[in-house]
Amino acid sequence: MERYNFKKIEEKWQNHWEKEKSFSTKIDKSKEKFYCLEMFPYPSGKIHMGHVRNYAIGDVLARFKSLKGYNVLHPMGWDSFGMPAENAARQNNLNPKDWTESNISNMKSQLKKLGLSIDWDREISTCSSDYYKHQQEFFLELYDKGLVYRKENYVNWDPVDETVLANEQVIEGKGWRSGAIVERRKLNQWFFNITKFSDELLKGLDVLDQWPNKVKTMQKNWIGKSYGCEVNFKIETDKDIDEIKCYTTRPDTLFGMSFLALSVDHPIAKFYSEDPNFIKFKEECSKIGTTEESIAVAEKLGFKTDLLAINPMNNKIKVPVYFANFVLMDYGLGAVFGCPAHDQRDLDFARKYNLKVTAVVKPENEKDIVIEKKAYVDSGILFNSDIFDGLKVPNESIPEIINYLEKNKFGVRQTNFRLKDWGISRQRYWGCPIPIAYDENNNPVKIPKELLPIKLPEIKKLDSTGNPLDKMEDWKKIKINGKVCIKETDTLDTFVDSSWYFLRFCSPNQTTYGFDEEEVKYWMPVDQYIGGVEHAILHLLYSRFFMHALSLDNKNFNFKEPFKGLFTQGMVCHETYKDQNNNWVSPDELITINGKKFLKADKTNEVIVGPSESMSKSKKNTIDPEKIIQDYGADSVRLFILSDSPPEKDVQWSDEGMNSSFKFIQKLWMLNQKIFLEINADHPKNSENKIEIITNRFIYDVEKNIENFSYNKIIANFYEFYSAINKLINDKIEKKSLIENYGNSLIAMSPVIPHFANECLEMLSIKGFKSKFIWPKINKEILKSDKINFVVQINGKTRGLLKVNNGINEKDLIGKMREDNKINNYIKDKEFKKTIFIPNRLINIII
RNA sequence: GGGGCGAUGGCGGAAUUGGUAGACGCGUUGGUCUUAGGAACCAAUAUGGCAACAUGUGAAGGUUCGAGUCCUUUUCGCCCUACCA
Repeated sequence: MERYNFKKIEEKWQNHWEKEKSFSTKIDKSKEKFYCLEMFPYPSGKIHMGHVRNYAIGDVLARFKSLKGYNVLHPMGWDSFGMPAENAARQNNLNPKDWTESNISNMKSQLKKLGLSIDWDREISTCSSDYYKHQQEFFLELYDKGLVYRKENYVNWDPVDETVLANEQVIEGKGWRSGAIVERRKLNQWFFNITKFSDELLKGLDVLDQWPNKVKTMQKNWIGKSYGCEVNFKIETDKDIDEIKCYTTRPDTLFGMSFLALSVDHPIAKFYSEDPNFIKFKEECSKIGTTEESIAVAEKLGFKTDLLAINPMNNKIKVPVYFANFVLMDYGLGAVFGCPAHDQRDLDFARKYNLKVTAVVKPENEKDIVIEKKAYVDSGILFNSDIFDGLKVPNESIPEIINYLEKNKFGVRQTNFRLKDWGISRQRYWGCPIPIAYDENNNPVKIPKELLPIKLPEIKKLDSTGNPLDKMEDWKKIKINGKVCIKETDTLDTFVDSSWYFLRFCSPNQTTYGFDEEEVKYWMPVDQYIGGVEHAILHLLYSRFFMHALSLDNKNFNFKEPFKGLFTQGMVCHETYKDQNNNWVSPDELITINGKKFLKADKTNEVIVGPSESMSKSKKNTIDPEKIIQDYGADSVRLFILSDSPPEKDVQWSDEGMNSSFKFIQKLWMLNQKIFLEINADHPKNSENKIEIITNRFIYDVEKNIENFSYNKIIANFYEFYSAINKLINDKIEKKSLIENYGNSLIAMSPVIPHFANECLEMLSIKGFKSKFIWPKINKEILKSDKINFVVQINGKTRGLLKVNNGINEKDLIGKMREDNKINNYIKDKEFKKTIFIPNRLINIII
């Protein structure tokens, strides 16, 4: 028998799919649509195992839905703007465009080798002006809707590279590349007004019943809605300060207030800007902010002012006002009142500066409460609070006190969000230019639509420092309404690119607008979105925001949730290895001798095997998919990457596992050969329907498991099916039944191992197998005709199994029990006190 | 500090959602074939025991005819987030 030549066969089918455009899609209103989308990759150069897993999961679903008769949209594109291109270009002296394009072409050919059912006619790349032209139009559209504005904001500034760094590029207060100490600098930045939709983005989550709760919770926390009130504190001072407003969720603890604390960036700080002690304090605060992120709880520090704040609940109580390092300017109002007894931070602060600690909440049924090192934050009863004593905390106390504050004009009810507006300016070259220019007075002017796209200027090589666009004097000039203006040199955050790409896939060639309304109406929303959990917050939230923004005042575009179903897959892990000198070692450099791992170069040096961790270049525990596909074939890789763990959990890569998947394909091939011998033998009809039972069971299980994302169980189904058929094949199965059932089971396998299944199906079609592209219907009657393993328990202990007919009743079953010697031994001569009978499953007899 | 998830053989993991605990794979052991095998095939594989049987899902209680699954308490681990007032 011939071995399965995966190279030849996989290439054959990949060429076939490409030539036939098997996966190209168009609107077909006679069919239900299914939009299956995996997060598009950043073209870093090569695909990695995470991609393989992500796209294998998506491909199984896309192929399955297509077999189920859906009109499936399954596109792919490139998230091709971003810093890695710029960095690579600087390092290797090339231009980001060439680098990116060559990576795309390489990765595209790698993806094709995986045999994905992708409509490549819809391929898009965000760095192409065909794409970002529309993004610039969207920017202007949002600008007109009042959702874009400019304000001064702090950024992480790397003084050596003369560039702005993202938070994750600041490592221990230093620039990740230059190592220079990062400064806080104020720059004018563009913002999207995402907070306008805070409430809607929060409420929208409730509708998303096909999203993991984990992700919804993360978004909820990120939006961070809180209910409280603004409290006005009158200030006693000789300075020109009347009052300070604080935001609080616990106005009911006002009677326990012992200080008021301000952020160093609070407007009041201007009265102290000359005070050398304040300047020193402010410097110290900023040091802690950037250099000691790793320390979980920085020490609470304060700078005492000469101000006194008057407690609105009792104007005889006057408390000191501090600037404090733990108060943030960009949350609430940048000012808080401190109630040490009932807030841990306030307590720490009070203990440090010897401030009064007055408890105003005590546990129910207690007379008093003593506060030492731990603040009391639980529910209880209000006391020491004048007329409010005895109220239940928090359900009665908070509304009552807010009412009182509002009535007396001491404050107003207020909800607050943690969510901040989305800063979209990036001081970089490799991104979408912002379609704004500045006139002679430096006022921003929209660049008219006719002048779009504002293309990135061609560039030979990048300087090592600064924003190249800023230095391109010719490019910067633009004539708007006859006047020369200077273009914005910031580019857009790449999260903007990925906030609408799923719309673009619906009509990738539309030139007049970012998408075609009809196409979007048909295809959107994405029915199943699949990707890593690392995008749980930002990318998904920004995309949701973008849909809200486009929907605003737009009758023709009115859906707000882009992703109906979301699935977040786990990571691919691998053992880590280190040599004797504690350097990471790649699995390629190892050789296994007697189960121990040695360096290939030096077989006397055993390496230290570390824990399995997610594959990363820095730990050198990556496996190159291209090589694996070359050695084992795409079907084997797909089979393995789906087999070991549920897709939402991490999976361990192992050579042994990969090898066994490869061997399994070979075994299936051998089985295929055997089956063809049986078909040719043309056996006569046989009354048993074992093959029908096995096949129907198999198809039923696979279908159920695909729909529940239990892909690892599908692979188990494959193995079970294989051994069942492999045994059964000796029973001389009738030709027609064999062709029919084997063909159907191949279809059920095809989403996972498409090349193999299609090859076998093609061979089978010569023998007369017809239905090629339809998911087989399950015959439920046949499933019912299968015998059932009935569990027999005596006094709750399992004492045996009876193979009985489906639907057997209690009386007949007890009869069967008496026929079984072993079981009968337990029940003969005994009186049944109680019988629990679960049809088709279990009987429990209490004696 | 806050939030979320989890704990099942030597390992990855199943368990129809309260009904045979350990599917399927890896590994291990034994066997067959082979010049040989790290190939292929067959068989065994939770623990103790020759067996009948007993025990067993991080720990301790509870509900139930019946608990990996539900409840209470507790320990440990992972992930996210972080001075959010």
